[in-house]
Amino acid sequence: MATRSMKLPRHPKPRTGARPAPAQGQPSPDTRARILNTAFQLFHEQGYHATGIATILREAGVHPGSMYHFFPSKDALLVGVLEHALELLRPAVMDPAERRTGDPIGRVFELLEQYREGMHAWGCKMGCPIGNLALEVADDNAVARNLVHRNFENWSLAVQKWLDEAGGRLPRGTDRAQLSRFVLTVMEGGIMQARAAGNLAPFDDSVAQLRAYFDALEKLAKSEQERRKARK
Amino acid sequence: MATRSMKLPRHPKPRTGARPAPAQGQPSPDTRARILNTAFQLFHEQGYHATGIATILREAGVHPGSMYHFFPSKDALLVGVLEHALELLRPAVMDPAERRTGDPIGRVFELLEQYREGMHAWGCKMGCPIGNLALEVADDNAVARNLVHRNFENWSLAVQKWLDEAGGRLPRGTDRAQLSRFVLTVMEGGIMQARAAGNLAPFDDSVAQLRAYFDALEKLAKSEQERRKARK
DNA sequence: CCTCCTCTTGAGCGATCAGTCAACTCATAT
DNA sequence: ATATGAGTTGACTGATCGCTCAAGAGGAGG
Repeated sequence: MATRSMKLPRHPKPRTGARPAPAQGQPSPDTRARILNTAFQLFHEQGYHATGIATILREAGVHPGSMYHFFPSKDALLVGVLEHALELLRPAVMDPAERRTGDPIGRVFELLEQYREGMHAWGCKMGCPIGNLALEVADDNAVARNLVHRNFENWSLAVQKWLDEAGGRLPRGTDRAQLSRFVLTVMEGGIMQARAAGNLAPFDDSVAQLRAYFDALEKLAKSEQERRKARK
Repeated sequence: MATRSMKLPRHPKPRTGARPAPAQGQPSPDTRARILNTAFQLFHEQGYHATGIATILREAGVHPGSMYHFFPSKDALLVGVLEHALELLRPAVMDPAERRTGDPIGRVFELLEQYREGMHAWGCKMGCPIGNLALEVADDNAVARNLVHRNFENWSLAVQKWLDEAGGRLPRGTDRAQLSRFVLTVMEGGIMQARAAGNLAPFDDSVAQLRAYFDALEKLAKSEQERRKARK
């Protein structure tokens, strides 16, 4: 039973003000990407709930209907942003850290140094875009929560790969997956405290402790190896 | 030049619906506390921006004018909540951990265990109320940011006191202030990942790594002491 | 009794919120 | 040439946002 005649024109006025026709209706192929980039940036700067759709639209130069064509809701936009972040993670975060040094354990701390530089550049504001969303939306959007989780997983998986490459420099039996997650823990916890403090000291302190932990692990691995050598 | 006659009655109607006079106008001395408790809980459950004033008022059974009598703005309410949290921290968090064990280093891990139990009870939701606010409001409310910072400081200061009590069990020259902040780092980072994962594994992993670090430190301190003893 | 003063009441404000929709453009397919 | 459908336009909606304020309640001090 189709409800015909339900829809009647809501804009019966033909067009009162003549307008210079600013390139109407032509699809710009990067609209979706522009929305995604703008939303990602604004969510990072202001948080999810504090960012209104109107702001995203203004900054991206997009009209509401256009955005809702690609993302049927604000939550869907959030999901899109997190998927976008998932794709961005390797080229924008892990690859630069790898380019800094070939030393596998060195890469872990270059990665942290990268975040430090980001924090410094923004005056200890904003922090980690994924971490922020983790705490803000994890409870009420299951899909988004899972995507945050996958972002974290990919992050620590990349770190784990470096740890695996470090081979004998870590003690035998080291749970490298657990250790890689621990690196993420230290990064996020350090950034949180640095934001609250308004300076990088808590972050630097956290990294220093992690460094001490790694030094202890490497030392332990060394003495392990020497003991093995001596037994021969 | 006083603008007299500016104000005219906005509610000229005397009272249309007779109502059973539910104790009107009488000041209940705990109104402020009720607002604070309700707001603290709602900010914890939903976040700051996601919580509307109307919800706080409804849950606390308070009228807007009453709330704005004590807190002139939502931001001021946030500041009040964070001051409230500052007072709550010792009796509600640190004291219970101290009651669990007398062992100073054991207390550190009992504290973490407490947070673990909280997370478990809430199904890995909500997380740390202060940590959540740290990431959500640190950038745009300087007073709130500083109060978050002071909450963190008090937390790690209490941990530091325990570490100081541990005395010789930690290596000489250990930066106990830095180490205490590192414990907070691990707690917050672990909780963040547990929320994203929807289970406690990442938190447990983080604590396990911290435990390994402490074990290494204690072992180092022991060998230090034995070396000193042998030199005698 | 009256005057303060703190606190409460609750309708109401303008602004903004996320979201809607009929009309439109235009490249492509037929 | 016509039809199709993806993408765009922008005025619009109802709900909710944080917040206001004149009026009143009731205790304290005179």
